[in-house]
Amino acid sequence: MPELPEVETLCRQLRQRVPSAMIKGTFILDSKLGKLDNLKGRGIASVTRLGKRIVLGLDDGRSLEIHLRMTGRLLWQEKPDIGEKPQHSRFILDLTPGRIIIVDPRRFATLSLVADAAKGNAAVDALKPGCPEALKEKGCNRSRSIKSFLMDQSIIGGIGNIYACEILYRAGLNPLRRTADLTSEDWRRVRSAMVEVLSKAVVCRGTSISDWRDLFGCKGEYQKELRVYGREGKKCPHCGGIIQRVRLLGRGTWFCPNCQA
DNA sequence: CCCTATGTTCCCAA
DNA sequence: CTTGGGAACATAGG
Repeated sequence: MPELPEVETLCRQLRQRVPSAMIKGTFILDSKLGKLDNLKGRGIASVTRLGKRIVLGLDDGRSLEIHLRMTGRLLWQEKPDIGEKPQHSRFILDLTPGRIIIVDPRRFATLSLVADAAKGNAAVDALKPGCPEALKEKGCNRSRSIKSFLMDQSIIGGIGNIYACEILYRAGLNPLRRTADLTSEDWRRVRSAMVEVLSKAVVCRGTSISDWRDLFGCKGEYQKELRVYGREGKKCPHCGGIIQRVRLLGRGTWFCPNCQA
């Protein structure tokens, strides 16, 4: 479920609870997550977002990286004895001020302890994608679709299926357009739609279309702003045309054939 | 039973 | 080498 705005929301909320916290213990409830070194007594020094990953920096230089994949959630419990752990709890990080639980029905989420802080990540963050010409340069010799370009985490970090659809709607571009064919003006619109959609979605604390909840169990608000995602057969809010759905890269892809040429 | 699902990775064919 | 399709991972919901 989580794309950049959802992960960013979790990171911001973690930052208001977790700094100067000490790890009391870690409990892996699902062996699929693998094993973890003993982290008891380690402090949390920082919380950063790397694309869709949450990076908890420890006071010994190592980092605990969480990727929530499709259905992973983080839940904060201030007083663990009050909140019983919910169904599908997979991991508990017990801290001095409270605890963080990874809840994940589909069990795709991953957890890893990494030694090197800044690992080689060539991708730009989708909230700070650089200038339009820099994006154009990355796409100009490719025959791939603009949607797959936007969702390629090795090029741009953070965009998933919902926001890719919404960004392309607002940029007025058909998801199947080849990146090599895009003009400078097209790239300018892609860049500006990307930043506008994602920063608005961060302010809205994500899209609660099904089960996304923030660190404290609250829904986001961006589902009210969706123009095309999940709206097959409905009217385009701009031209009144009928929104179409196609399948691209194995994912549902919604767009307005009239507005997105 | 069918289909769908906010992610990633792997294999395969064009 | 590039690209997209499909399956896989595992579970819930329509």
